[in-house]
Amino acid sequence: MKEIQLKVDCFNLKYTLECGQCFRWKKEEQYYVGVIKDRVIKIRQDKDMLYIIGSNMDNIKNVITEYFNLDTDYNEIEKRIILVDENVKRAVSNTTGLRFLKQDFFETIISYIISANNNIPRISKSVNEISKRYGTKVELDGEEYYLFPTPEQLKNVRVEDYRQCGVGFRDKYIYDTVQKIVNKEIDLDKMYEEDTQTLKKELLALMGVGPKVADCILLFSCSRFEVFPIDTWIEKIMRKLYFDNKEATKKQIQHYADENFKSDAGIIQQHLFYNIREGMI
DNA sequence: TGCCAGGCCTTCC
DNA sequence: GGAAGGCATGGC
Repeated sequence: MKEIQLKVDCFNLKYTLECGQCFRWKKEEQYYVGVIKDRVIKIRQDKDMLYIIGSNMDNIKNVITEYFNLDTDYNEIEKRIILVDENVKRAVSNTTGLRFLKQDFFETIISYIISANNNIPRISKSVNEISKRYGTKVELDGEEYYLFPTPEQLKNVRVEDYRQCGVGFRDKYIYDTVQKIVNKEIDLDKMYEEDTQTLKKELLALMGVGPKVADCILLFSCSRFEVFPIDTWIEKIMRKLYFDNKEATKKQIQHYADENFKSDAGIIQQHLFYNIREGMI
């Protein structure tokens, strides 16, 4: 099968797929392999070119462009945010080209419910297990892959079935959210179009979704770059960089980010997150 | 063994 | 409105 090529600017595939925003991409030799919408994708980067193979090649440029947010000018964004301060400049320079994906809304909600008080390898394991058990099978090069299930596919899945997928105490939260969707108590398509404050409020109404999880969903699925998720890593690095290593509440950290990082807070957050986890800062 | 992981819920004040 | 305790599970 023939690869298609896409020219990119200010784009780093590794940073984008390994920064912790997504849980199902796997590195296989030179390719990253994952699932977008209805298809398996193999993608690699060489300098400013992306090379892509899909199990379904229809409309593939548009699918890739939307998912990887290629129409947004990150050059412009990064040029702006390195002016914020020296810490931000250093972090962003280390991981230039890190982009925010537009991941499936439902998958992102469930994935980040699972993320609470959990670690990334185990989150991946659980999300993959749910996909394998309940998602649609897709094939590429004789290998089997699974789409993340739709709410309808999860309609009859029980709390204890989720527990079997390794999600622990979050089983009932997933069940509750799926039921709210299939019973049409909430409408994800409608929510996705709401303004950020309204959308966040509606996300917070879901079981297992608190401020941090809601912010991650807003960033990694909805492209709302002004939110600033505060987890244990970000708490640590923010205290170190901006509070002289002294104690600081999440509220104080949030306030600092809102005041100083403004509408770019989410982008700055993700660079800081990658940098501290990799020991780059 | 005890602590931690992309926190949240419940209870209590 | 905020503080404290509990929570599944695996890796270190």
